[in-house]
Amino acid sequence: MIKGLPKVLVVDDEQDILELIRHSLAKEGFEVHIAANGAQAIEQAKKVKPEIIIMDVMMPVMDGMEACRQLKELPETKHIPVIFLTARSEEFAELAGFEAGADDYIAKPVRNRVLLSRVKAILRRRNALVTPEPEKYDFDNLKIDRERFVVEYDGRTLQLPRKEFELLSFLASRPGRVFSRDEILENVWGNEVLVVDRTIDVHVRKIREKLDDKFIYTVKGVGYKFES
Amino acid sequence: MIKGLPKVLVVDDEQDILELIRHSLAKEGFEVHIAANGAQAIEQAKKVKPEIIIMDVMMPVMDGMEACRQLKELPETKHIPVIFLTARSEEFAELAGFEAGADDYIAKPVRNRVLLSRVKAILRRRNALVTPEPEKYDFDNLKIDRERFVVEYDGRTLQLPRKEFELLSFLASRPGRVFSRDEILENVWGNEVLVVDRTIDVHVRKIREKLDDKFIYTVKGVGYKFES
DNA sequence: ATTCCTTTGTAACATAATGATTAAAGGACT
DNA sequence: AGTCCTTTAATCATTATGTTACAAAGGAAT
Repeated sequence: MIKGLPKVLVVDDEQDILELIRHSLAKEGFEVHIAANGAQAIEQAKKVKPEIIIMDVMMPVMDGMEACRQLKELPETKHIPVIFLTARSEEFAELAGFEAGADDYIAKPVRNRVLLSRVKAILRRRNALVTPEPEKYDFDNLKIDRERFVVEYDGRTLQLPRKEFELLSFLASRPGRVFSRDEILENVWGNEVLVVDRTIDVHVRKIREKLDDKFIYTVKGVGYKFES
Repeated sequence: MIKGLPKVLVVDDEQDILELIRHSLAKEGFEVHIAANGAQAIEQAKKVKPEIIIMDVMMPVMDGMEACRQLKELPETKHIPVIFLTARSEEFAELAGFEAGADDYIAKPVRNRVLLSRVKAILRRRNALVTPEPEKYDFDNLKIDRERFVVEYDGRTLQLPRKEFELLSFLASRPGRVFSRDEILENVWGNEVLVVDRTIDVHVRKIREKLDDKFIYTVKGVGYKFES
């Protein structure tokens, strides 16, 4: 359910603009790849399969328009939305950027806010059709309500801290199944795990405390499992 | 529901096209308002609250796309359907007009028949499908009246400022459900979000102040939720 | 059973993340 | 000009999260 960071490919020949955009997107939680011209962009696009491409129109070697055209022809990359950076907004219409297959454009100078919201808007539309996961797990005397972000245990309603909640909720998503600490880290903490796996133990401890040592069981040498 | 003549706002920088469309729509029984560019369009839209907007894509000052985007951001105008006029039909798909929030498009040259039937179709659809969004949320000692734009709390009637009202009202539309700040921004601020997410916190604070810290609860690390 | 070794539980602490709150700037509208 | 709304930024308090060290428990081999 938790997928990796969304990848963005940023293409611009001006080093400082590249850095600027890279930085602000990275801070927002994107995995940012870069290229300095159209040719590199195509190469990168094929390799990293970004969710979205942000590309300057004017570049040496191969300009953005031409690169976009080529990207829209390759089966592996034709579906990737492309946002153009242009000097002036009117320019874009004249430039026939849409003819080249671009999905949107942003006028320079690029304002972070605008860039981010535009990128997010496009990604949002793309992901709109993803199946939502079940929002409620229901056991004998324990309900886990992902929508309200609370668990109801033994009549009372508990507000677990996020990590504890996510951990419990993850284990409960496959009752009985044992998960190794690595699996847990990957699923609850996410792709870039920079946490010692014993951290899990501590969280488990806290959850057990709140749920009277029920529900989460240790399988020594293997991991943890949920059982009601 | 809609009383009086249905109002249409037509936006085009070319005077003769404007006149043409105005004439044929007026003959058909619409109250026609006009604007010559995106900026005027927004101004007019806010003032006359048309049932539908027909807008050229390419215009000086502010193009149709940008205008559409902005219209879809404003709470007063976001619900108004927008039809684009484009030079060629294929252009539209590429144009990402839908990204900007457009509801339909018509290829130029505009033929009266097509225009009329398209307009009528959209109006029909609206009237039929418009989510009968409850105009009133009613809780124990809190009523939210979207029609009058007021809340009644504890006997008294409060006039919350727009953003506070929209925020409260949005959270209350799904009581219990936790919304992340991003979700809130998307729904309350609109497609093109240009504010820092901490802005929400401040509005929440103000609402809480007025409602004695009831109703809006924080789920740390996740977001906010409404509960009565 | 005893010992040794590995794995897990627990508590205490340090640090990071997050939200509350306030003040103030800038805009829109009177 | 003045008011009110919206937004930002800065500070502060609180809680969440992660790490470590040591205790306890479990298992395997003798």
